[in-house]
Amino acid sequence: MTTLVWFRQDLRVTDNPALTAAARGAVLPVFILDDTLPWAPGAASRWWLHESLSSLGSELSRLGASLVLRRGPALTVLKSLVAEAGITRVVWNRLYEPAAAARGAEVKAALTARGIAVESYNASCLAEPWHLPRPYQVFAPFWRALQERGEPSQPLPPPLRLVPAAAAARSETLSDWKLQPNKPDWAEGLRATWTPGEAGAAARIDAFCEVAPGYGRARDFPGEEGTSRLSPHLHFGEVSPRQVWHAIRARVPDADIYLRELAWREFSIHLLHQSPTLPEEPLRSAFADFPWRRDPAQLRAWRHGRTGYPIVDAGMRQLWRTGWMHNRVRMIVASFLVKHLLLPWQEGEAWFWDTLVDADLANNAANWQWVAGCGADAATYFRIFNPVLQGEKFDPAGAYVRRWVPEIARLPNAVLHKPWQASAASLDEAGIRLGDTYPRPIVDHAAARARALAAFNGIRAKAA
DNA sequence: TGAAATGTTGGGGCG
DNA sequence: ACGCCCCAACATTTC
Repeated sequence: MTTLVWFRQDLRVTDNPALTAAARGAVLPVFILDDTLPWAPGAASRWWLHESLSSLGSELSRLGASLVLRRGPALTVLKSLVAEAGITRVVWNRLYEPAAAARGAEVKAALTARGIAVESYNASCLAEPWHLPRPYQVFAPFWRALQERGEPSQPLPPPLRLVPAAAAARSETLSDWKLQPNKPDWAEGLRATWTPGEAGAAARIDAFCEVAPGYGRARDFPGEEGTSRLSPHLHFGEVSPRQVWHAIRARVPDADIYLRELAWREFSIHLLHQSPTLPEEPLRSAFADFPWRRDPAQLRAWRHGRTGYPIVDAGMRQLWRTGWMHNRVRMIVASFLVKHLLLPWQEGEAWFWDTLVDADLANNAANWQWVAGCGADAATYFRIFNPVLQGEKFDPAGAYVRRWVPEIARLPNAVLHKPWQASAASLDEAGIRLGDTYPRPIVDHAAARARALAAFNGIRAKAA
């Protein structure tokens, strides 16, 4: 019997339940690129996907099977592969995004009707949505319910070897998919920052375990290497959450602060599962006709890190260059877009979707809604980050801003986060001409704050 | 996983 | 010595 393993967002051989279930007999591993689904991967994700598939292909070859690559709607592709290779059984690990889950259900029904054995597994949740007693809109009880299930089970070992399918199946080549940029090749910063693939993910866990005891403090300082940076590896399933959970538990004392963050990831997955329109519509309907502004010039300034607020610009440039942004700074730039600029959170969501290597539909949507105040357990509307104070508090020595906004690096710490308050002499000495070599603030903080409070007050009046 | 405004307290300078 | 004021420093309230 030959089993087709449909790889999706589980690009690993260790702790892969579908692969393990298939590995008792002959295996045909397949990845299908389906750009007909909504929210097709953005540019940064496509770069990562290329690298990750390349890595998975090597891993599978090493074990004795070769990865088949195909494009098209999953069901169409799977039907033809089943016919081509004499497949009698198809297995995969489940996804929870609305379109992907619907695709899985469609495939399951159609293949079952043709007499094919079909099985799906959980590979990317600590608890699948239907494992908890009820749906949650608030994180605290969600986290409690998750903990009450006890420790997750132990990860599965990788298969020792794989028996390849007797009948070969045609594969497309990765380079034909053109997932990577060429003209221009903007991926230099990504290559310099990341090692996509299962081995890279394992190395990242090892590196994080070294610094994880300091996580509770260090995670808030973007100039330090205090966070795990596991998000893209988790998104593509190069590592499973339970592998991370057990690695941290075994090696880090007092790991709960970090494990809680894994639970936030899970919380978002559950929210999207409950509310399929989460990426498009505000969860709280009072926000349906919120008076968002339209301002292409300011949106462009935000995207490219030219707002005149150093901590915001640093974050946006780190994102553009490396495909990733420190979480503390994500909150600052998101708050700035939504509150200071009053631009729709969907605009920020779309930009992050295209530029983040860890772009994940559930996490991206849930977190943007959280910042905008229209989501689950959302930040209250009057919580408006002051980009100057946030910079001074979390980047006091200026390491982060100086790295990503080099044109103001020579400013003294006292004004680094507010160049417009620097004296003429001090600007001169630092080689800065405000409005020329570095922008003046595109909005005044106090005025923008007052405007946001007024706009968000309208929501409160409506909800009451 | 805020910030700003407002209120309170207590030490110290000063007449 | 005493009352008065100033104002950090901290606490509370409000947005």
